Amino acid sequence: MASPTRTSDDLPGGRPLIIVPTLWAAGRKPGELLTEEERALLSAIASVVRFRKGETIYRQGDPPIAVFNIITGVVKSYTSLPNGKEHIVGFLFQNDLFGLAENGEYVNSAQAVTAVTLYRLPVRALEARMKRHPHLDFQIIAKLCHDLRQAQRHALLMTKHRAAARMGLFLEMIESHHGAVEPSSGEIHLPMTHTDIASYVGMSPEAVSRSFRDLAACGAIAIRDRRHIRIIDRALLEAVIADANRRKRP
Amino acid sequence: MASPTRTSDDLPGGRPLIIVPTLWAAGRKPGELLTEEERALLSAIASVVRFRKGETIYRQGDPPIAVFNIITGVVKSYTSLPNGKEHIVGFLFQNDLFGLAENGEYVNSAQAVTAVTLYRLPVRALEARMKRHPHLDFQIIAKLCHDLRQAQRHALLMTKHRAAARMGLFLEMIESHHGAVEPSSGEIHLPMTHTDIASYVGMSPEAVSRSFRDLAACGAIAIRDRRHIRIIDRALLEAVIADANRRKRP
DNA sequence: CGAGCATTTGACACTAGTCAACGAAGGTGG
DNA sequence: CCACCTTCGTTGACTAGTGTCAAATGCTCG
Repeated sequence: MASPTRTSDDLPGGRPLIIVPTLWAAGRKPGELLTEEERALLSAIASVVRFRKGETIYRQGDPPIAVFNIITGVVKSYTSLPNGKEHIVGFLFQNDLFGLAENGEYVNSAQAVTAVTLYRLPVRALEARMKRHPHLDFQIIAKLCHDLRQAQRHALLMTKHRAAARMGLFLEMIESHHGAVEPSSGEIHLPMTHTDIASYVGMSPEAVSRSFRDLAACGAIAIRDRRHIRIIDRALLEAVIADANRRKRP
Repeated sequence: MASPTRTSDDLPGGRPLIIVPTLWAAGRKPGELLTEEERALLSAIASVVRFRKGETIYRQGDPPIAVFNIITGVVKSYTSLPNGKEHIVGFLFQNDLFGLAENGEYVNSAQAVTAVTLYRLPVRALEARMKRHPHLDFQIIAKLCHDLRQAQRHALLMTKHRAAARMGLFLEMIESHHGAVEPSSGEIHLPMTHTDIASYVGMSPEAVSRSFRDLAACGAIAIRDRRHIRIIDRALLEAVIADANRRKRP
């Protein structure tokens, strides 16, 4: 009998995966993907680098020299379209790992949204280390698995036709990321510009602006400031996201 | 000094990754992610299962018993929204691996689009095998990496505001997957229904229909039949995708 | 051959993109 | 510390393009 074969090609949003659930039970604290031992292994090859707000960390097409891990700050990952426009693929926060390479080049560009401090892990050294310590792979798989889910949620967000619904989902995505939400106040912090948000959710900046205004007007959220928002009526927000209020009658 | 730490949480479309480029050089034929030895390892635990068109392979929320690898046929992966509607996350073709689990459940449902034949890999046995043969992880990582890219392209597709542009990108995505395109005729085969396509690209079935008609009318594609399409003028198709022809004058 | 679903077409409403202009904010340099 | 300037954000008016609804047709499978 033939045995399973895989090609390097696949199609729209395939989603494989595996093991992670079981492995997670293997004595790891939630919120910590690496054990002390594993972290020690990595710290030996890591250096700390800093970028100012707006600085480019690497550019799509560059040779993939290193992988990065965010200590503090926010990074955006984007692709430049032939149009000249850019599409933001994702925002990266504290503890996120980034620097995906394919076919010997970075597949996206990365730029600092705020001032950032990063661990820089040279790919060569990292590969060597991982060959000697294969269990590190499990963490990479878990990370990839999570990122894949995020990308799928991103696509799901885009199916919402109402601008307010997209913004609602966007807010929930940001909120679900600890570190982006102030634990005390319950406020959601949006370090990126509205233009960046627009690029991420696939709308015009104007629509982003109007959506925030409308969500505030209907009492779903409260806007303290350009980048501090709080969800007031979560049920209402869910209703908006669900495209519930389709027709309003006079 | 502190060493790199990672949490299990991340945010919108983070994209990590690593090693793959270098490892690919390690004596593998393109199109074959697994070596003979590795395939032998997996075949021992695999069984062959079949599903008819329309049958559900697993449902979102089910305990993840097994991972699947497609021998023949096409599968769609979808999530059921509170609306009752379903959003198709991706289509899976020959040699694709699927069955992603998170937190002890399948994250999506899977259904046969055509009659399918699959390898069924029980998760328990697979985990055991991978613990003993860690190099199998590299293949999983490569696969995940690819799927992540696909999901990102899916999100990119959604940023196109013109229906025809989305369909054009969709066609190219399908085309780029060998197995979906007949090598001889150059025709693209679309095994899924237009309604499924609509669910994937985030439009109404009516819009899908109109887009195909318009693309054919302007000479970019030729439609032989509901599910056989051929790209005639690729440059024109690219122009449509690029949102180039914004204003047409009389 | 018939029932049910998928697809197509038409008519209409409505939302978001676009353009344009104003106002606000953050950063720079004096 | 202040003034300037560039970028970002907001608002209004207008239009184009889809979603939605409804109905006719075609296809598939039993």
